Amino acid sequence: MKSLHDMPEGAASASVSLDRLFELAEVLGTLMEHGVAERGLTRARAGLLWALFHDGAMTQRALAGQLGVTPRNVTGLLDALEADGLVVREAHPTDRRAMLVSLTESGRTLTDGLRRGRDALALELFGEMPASQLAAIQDGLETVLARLRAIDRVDG
Amino acid sequence: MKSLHDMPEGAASASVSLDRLFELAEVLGTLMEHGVAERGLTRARAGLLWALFHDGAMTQRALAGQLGVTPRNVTGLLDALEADGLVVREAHPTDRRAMLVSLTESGRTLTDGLRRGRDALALELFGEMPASQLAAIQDGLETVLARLRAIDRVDG
DNA sequence: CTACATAGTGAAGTCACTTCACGATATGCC
DNA sequence: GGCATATCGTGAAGTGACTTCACTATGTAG
Repeated sequence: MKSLHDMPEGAASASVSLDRLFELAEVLGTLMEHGVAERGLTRARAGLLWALFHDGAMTQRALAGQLGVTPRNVTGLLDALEADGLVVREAHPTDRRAMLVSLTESGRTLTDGLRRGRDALALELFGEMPASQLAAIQDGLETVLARLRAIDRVDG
Repeated sequence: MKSLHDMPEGAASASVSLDRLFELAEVLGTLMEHGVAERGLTRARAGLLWALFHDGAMTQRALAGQLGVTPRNVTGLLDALEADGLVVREAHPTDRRAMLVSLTESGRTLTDGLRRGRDALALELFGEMPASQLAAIQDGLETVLARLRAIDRVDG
């Protein structure tokens, strides 16, 4: 008799892989949440800092676009980050409606720490691994990611 | 000159892999959220249904443990699911303090649909892929997951 | 039978998010 | 210049997922 709901062999294997993927996503998310919480941040706030860290000063509208959330939400996140002194809102040089948001010194220090933490995690996960296996993983992830994005574009 | 913050070659490769992993986790999460929303559910509520689907009727306390949330939270999720007729709370046969939660017919139909959707996604992501590549991916995921869990147990 | 642990829930609060309405400014057009 | 219209940020109000704390009802061990 067959296990896993009587599906053909390949389908069962695919299902298992997807399960691993979900599990991985969850554990990874939790881990990141904890790491970020240790520095007094939440995921959403850290995401905003990360965007500024990578792409530099930006308008709130641009941040909203980058993060895929409403401008109103960005306002709220910034209120908290600014109160913590991690971020500053300055007048936009040419558009008086807009605010230019940038990291403070303290915000830059924090995001630098985040980057170091992420790099350390990358090494723990992928370090000391045969190059061939790393390549296979990278290739596999790339393939799956491509298919995933294809689905998103079709019915997302 | 070196790219990616002057890190050694292996570290940079590891970093890229981790980035892919995060990206994959995010896209996968969003996709699942949408799929679940189409059936009138949220992620948390779907997670609860999924637990019941897999492990059968359970006490609220047990559900809280399974989901890794507080019992109070389960109460709230169940209030919503019960209002939607997807779940029933019955008196526990031997413990009069406890509630036995189980799927209704409608709840079972819904979770069945979720399972089919998941299986379909698994096929879209991993179907029509050379067996060797699938095996490599599975192996890679397993390895990374093991390392991730090791970290979780140490400093989580 | 008393002491203590456990199951569920009300009350209150936090955080991420949304929509809608509004004031302030920019911009295109005549 | 002047007016319509789009855009930038924010107040108000609401939802969903969480939490902690306090409390009632019940089980259980000594």
